[in-house]
Amino acid sequence: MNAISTPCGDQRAAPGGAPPAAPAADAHCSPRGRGDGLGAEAALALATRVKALADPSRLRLLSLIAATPESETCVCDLTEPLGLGQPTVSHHLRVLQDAGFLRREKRGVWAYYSLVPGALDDLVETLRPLASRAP
Amino acid sequence: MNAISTPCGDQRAAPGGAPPAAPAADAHCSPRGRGDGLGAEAALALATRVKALADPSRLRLLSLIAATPESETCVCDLTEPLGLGQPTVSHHLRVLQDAGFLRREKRGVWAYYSLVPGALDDLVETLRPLASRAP
DNA sequence: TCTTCACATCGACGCTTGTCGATGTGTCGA
DNA sequence: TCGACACATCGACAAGCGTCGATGTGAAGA
Repeated sequence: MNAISTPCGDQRAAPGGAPPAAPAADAHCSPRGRGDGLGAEAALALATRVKALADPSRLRLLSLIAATPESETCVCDLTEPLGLGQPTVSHHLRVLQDAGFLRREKRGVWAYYSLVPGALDDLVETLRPLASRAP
Repeated sequence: MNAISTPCGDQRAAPGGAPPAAPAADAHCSPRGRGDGLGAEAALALATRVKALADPSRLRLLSLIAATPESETCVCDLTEPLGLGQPTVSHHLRVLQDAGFLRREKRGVWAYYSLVPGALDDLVETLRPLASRAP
């Protein structure tokens, strides 16, 4: 609905002609366009997973669960060190579970949360190609 | 201001006594408390950096810049493939710059953004200890 | 059967964030 | 000196998100 036209969409008519030390000297706004990098869908999917980690409470939750001997913890062990209410902790655990980082197992009255083994490593490997791929 | 008391703060008086196959059988709510895992400040600092990546537009920006031969791009090359307005792209670039992922260099009229070499790798290495440290 | 407990879900509230149009700033050619 | 251009900043708006208290759900002991 808002397809505004970018200033570089037309022929380049900048005052400088071409920037002094541009990488591609005479092809400043090279029309390589879309196709490089992440697509819109891939970026959205990746951002959804990253967003699940973009909260200090959730990072601490993962850290607390990872620090447990068997890497599994019940909810009542997590509310106190975080200083948050039980509904809030339950909400964060659900976000992490929906993002694929945690697994829930109900035993009796308690619910045990444990790390999904390769989930965080998988995210890290997806993120790494964004680092500089310079020669 | 809201230090609510968690249910496990007192002596355990649950119906099951101890869960069937709990990791620590008789020390369910072991008072190891705070000290493990990330501290509140470390979690906040890490979440701030992760939050800068938790947006599809910013992930695509990083991807586009990384895909450039010299890993540096001017703003006018980024608005069109993202389909966003110039102020919005400028805002996202600033967020990535403030988080330490991008560097800005002004040459003439143009502003060139380039990846900060070890920034993303550093984040990845900070994130990795959260993965399962099981033996 | 009734009570108690651990946990999930539901609304609600306030703050943050992504996006936009409008405008300001600095540079360069005419 | 003036105009055109690239980019940054500002103010505003809607949507999303984190947090809470209140309530629902299922399991286990009395």
